[in-house]
Amino acid sequence: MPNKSALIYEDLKQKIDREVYKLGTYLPSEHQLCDLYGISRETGRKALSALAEAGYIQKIRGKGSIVIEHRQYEFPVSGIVSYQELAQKLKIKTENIVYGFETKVPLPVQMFTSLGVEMTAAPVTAIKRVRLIDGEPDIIDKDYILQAVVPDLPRAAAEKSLYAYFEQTLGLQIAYATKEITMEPATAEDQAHLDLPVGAYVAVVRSVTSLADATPFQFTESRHRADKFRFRDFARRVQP
Amino acid sequence: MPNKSALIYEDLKQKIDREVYKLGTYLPSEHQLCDLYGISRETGRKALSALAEAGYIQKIRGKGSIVIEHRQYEFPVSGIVSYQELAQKLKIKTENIVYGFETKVPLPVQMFTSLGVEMTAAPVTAIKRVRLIDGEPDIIDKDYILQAVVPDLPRAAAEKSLYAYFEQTLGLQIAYATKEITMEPATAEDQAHLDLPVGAYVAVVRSVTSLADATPFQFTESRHRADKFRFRDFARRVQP
DNA sequence: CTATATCACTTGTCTAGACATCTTGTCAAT
DNA sequence: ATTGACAAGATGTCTAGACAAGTGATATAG
Repeated sequence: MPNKSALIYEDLKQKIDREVYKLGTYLPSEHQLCDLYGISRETGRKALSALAEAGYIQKIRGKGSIVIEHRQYEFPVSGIVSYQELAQKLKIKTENIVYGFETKVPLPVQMFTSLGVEMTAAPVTAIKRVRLIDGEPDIIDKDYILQAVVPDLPRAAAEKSLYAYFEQTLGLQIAYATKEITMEPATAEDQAHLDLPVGAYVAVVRSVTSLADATPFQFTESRHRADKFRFRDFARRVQP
Repeated sequence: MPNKSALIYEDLKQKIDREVYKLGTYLPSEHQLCDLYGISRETGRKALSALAEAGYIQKIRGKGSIVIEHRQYEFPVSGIVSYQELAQKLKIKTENIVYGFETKVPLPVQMFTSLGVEMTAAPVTAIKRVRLIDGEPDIIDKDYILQAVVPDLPRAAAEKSLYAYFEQTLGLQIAYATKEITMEPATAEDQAHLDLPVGAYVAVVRSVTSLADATPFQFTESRHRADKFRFRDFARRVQP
């Protein structure tokens, strides 16, 4: 059961998406929200702050909360959203080919040192997948999942959605991730699976995902065809 | 004069950076923070939430707030931070060559349509700059600044720091930005200024920056040498 | 007509307290 | 030794109210 401020957040978000509150117009004032939903002001403010953080509104002191341009869930990377969730949201025809599946492999730590990983080479399940979009191979995902957290990962989970398996089947609480995007020359493996010419570049997204108890458990290297790669970000200014 | 929660946020952040609170240890509990700083609990919670959002800590219910791995201010893109601020923070030798400066140019809107810009081609000041790092050209920045907001932009501001000019001289309040990262073939202009071979790729970051009153005013196209490009991101999971 | 003061309404911040829920350790009953 | 009840302490959520400060319209004095 979600809490009040989350419910109000969802309600306002929906109404923005459905243009009940249109771009450039103001939401009801905080006092009006209190009457509308029967809540205290701080509860409404929590919902508004979350909307501002997510890029839906801009709060303007003395005036109100104005709806601004926002584009969430752009393909293929944005926040922590699983590939399957994105594909569903965007109604894209997607396929998922597992071409590597090994257990009891040591984690290739050197690949993630730049993300602040200082672990020993703990045993992981290593998964290699190619993502097809409209029948075309666009992304290679290499996942390494700690066996200490997920001991017996079924291959079927990799063929469907790892996140659904982690969250719904195992009840794991995925909390946050650190990501790094670089551009690197395509390897022979990239060329073979992504159908690339020699000398091509790929966009590489390396990420470490952690649970709610702050233990990192999933390490991913995602290699994208350069011409299909696109990353969108919304950021607020922090005073230096 | 900053407010209490911001002061406590800064104090805790400093103490994490200086390892008064070390990685993997817990901060004082919320009730202890009340006593330590002489504040109410919600005020301390606001500071903690901000730290969690920024990737400094992970809050764990029933236990406390644990310090996690964080790397802010990584080069060259992360949040809305100006180039000069980054260079200063990272103590990098940097140079800044303005090779284009025009006023009353129409904004090239088609370049920013994917970021949700639906403006007419309003008059802007167009600036082209090359960023040298350790004497090597790594980035081309093309800025378009609305003349309706900044009528008389001095060329000297472009040679130093645009952000310092906007915020300190003009008193503009920069609030948020939307960014998009793609990979594109290098143009002849890229090749000439970044010293690239034919057929090279560049990482392109296009962004629209808005003020606190939600008016977009700065449009930037930033073109990076592929081998030097690196983007880091911290994101929290939102339940779908 | 102009400048200024005022007022209503807005968001920003903070307080003190309440109750819920989760974690962990302790202690007693089995 | 294992289990279960309990309590202490932690975070999560919400309330009702207070004061500060920015915005904009209106009324007023010059």
